[in-house]
Amino acid sequence: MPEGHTLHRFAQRHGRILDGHRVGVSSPQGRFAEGAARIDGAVVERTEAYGKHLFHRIEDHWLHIHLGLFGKFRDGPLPAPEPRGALRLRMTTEDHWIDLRGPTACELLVDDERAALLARLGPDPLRRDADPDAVLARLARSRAPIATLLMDQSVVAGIGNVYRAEILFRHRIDPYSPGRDLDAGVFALLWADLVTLMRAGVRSGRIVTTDPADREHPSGRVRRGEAHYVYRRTGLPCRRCGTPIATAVIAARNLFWCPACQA
DNA sequence: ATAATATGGTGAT
DNA sequence: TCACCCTATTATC
Repeated sequence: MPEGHTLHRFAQRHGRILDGHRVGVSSPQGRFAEGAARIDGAVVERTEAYGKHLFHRIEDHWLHIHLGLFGKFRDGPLPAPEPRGALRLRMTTEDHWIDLRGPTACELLVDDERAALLARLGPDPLRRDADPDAVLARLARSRAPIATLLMDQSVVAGIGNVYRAEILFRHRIDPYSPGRDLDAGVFALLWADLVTLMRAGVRSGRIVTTDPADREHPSGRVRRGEAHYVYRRTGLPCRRCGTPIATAVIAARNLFWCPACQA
């Protein structure tokens, strides 16, 4: 489920496995064969995520991975399973393997290319250096719907469809309201909330946005179907007011909201 | 067995 | 706004 929290989680996990280690790199599927050969046998210096992008510093290169909608990672202790099907990338250390399938991007970048990519990204709520004022400045300059702006990676990096829908609900914001109409005080609360929710996502590996009081089972593990307020709940009663959750397709993405709470 | 679906992004129109 | 790329999982026949 690749939103920003997923990539930061992988950065932590893969950094533990790879950083400081010599890696065997291959592309059984062949689509990354050339790049894999270039870094095969080199030492991974460090691993980091920025928004939904994952980077490994390897000698003079950056291995850049973007999962897109379909990309999947798996890892485990050696021995690695026999490669099957479309396996884009396999990395192995002396004791672990990591497999990557179906990514939108798996490529080697040089410093300038990485810098150009990062320059297209807005602040990432999961990074300490993130500047929320820069986000507010972008919002304040735009008439586009706030729902569209929050998913624009050049405005905020790392938010996906789930966090977008849920954060708008939690702050009772009409998804169609123009970005520039968002109150600065409301935005400050929204940002702080995003940081909290996304950090929890990195820790748990899942997106949970409901407060315990709004769940049928307020204590213990969050059950399936209780993790969200509006995402994929079309027609179901709003957890707060009972109004059926609405849905629309905006820019080819599903949007979910409560028409009463978010009026 | 086949179809539908999905949390993303790009580039053309 | 659309067409397109990528794959795994779930639903349906």
